[in-house]
Amino acid sequence: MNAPHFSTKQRILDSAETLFARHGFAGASLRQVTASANVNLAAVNYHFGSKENLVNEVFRRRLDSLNEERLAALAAVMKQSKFTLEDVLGAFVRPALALSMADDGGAGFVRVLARAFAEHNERLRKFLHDNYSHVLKQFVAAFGQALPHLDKQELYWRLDIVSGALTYAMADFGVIKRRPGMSELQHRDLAAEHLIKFAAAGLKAG
Amino acid sequence: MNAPHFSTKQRILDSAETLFARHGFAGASLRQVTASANVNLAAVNYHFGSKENLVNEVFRRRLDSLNEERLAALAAVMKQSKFTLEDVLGAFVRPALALSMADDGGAGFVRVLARAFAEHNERLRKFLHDNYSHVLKQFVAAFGQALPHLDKQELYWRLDIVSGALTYAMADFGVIKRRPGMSELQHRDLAAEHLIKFAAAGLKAG
DNA sequence: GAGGCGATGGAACGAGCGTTTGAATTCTAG
DNA sequence: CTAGAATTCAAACGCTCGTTCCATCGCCTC
Repeated sequence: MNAPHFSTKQRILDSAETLFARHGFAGASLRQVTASANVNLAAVNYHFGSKENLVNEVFRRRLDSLNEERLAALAAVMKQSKFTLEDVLGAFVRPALALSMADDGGAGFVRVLARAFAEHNERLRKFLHDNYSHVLKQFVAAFGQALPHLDKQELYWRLDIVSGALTYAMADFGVIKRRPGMSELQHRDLAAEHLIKFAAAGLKAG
Repeated sequence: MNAPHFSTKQRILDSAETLFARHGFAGASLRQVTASANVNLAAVNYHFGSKENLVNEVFRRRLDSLNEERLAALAAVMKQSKFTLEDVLGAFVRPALALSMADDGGAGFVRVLARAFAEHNERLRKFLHDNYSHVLKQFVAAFGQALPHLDKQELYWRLDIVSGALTYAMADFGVIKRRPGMSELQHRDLAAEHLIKFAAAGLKAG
């Protein structure tokens, strides 16, 4: 199904991402993946070693760039002498929502991510923690500066809630129907706007 | 593993709930379920017809009582001549979080629910919509009364965000670690308190 | 053109899956 | 106590799963 001029590895990753999003890690078989990628079944084990490792690589490919973008956006924000809570929130939220709007399959990946959270998969959690906890740490520090009246424990609680709302929004769990005549992209932009406003108010709550 | 004095049907439902929560619908096999329930493999197809139908029954058992509780709580709130946003939020959130704290397996069920959302399962969504949309409708009306300055579209957006944060909190996706010496129940109570405060601020945001 | 090598191909492996079967057992009503 | 229904049981069905094997291909280097 995929254009044949991309490498076997890439086509496997693309198809895996799509099918994992649609049917879950257990629900999507390597036979489905390789068929959709127009690739031999054995190619997965040849290039990735195992299905489990394929799952990890699907994550790594997207998360590396996402977190680079987030850190770059955060660095830009913090270079200013004065920055607002909304600035920090934007640096955290916008790259994520941009990914969920990307037309290169990023939208599918976001659902994979949401699924991974829902699955409470310990192996995957460790993978995420090992590879990306430094990003979270920097944002916690930035949020702490923007919300100096909150103690650390309280801040953690609220950031956890923000993450939940963001994950939910990214994965398009919601029941809100897109207005006729509004593009998918406008819809998502609106979602980002609402989410940031909502989260800012919640974070500032007395 | 379950006490043998409950009916076969009940023990299957209990075990299925736990294992679906842990491994997903595709990931948990009927052999695992029946082994954990100390029941013969064929009992599932005898009592439920199929694995798919077992999934539905796992949902029905919990959601019927949850939504009854929510509606009762909402009715109690709206009987007052004056009720606050926090009251309505409480009627929506507390029964859900109580379920997620229940020591009868409700906690497991909440994860099953979160998983179902993440799986974007159309069959299941239809099932949920068909059986429980009237509950949502009543809450939308109540929130509308408590937030008269919000237009309907804006209200929908914000309630969607609340649902996301609630789902996330219920399923205990978060990374917040329970403080040593704090019981699971206290931890969840704290989560409910934080969530309601956060959501109220977000809903009221100018 | 020959040799080497990474990549691909088809076929098969054992294991586990959901479901079905039909006999054995337990329960229940007369 | 007994006949019949309801339930439980062990075993097997056909199928799909992830993985492995080895032959084959395409391409680069000598």
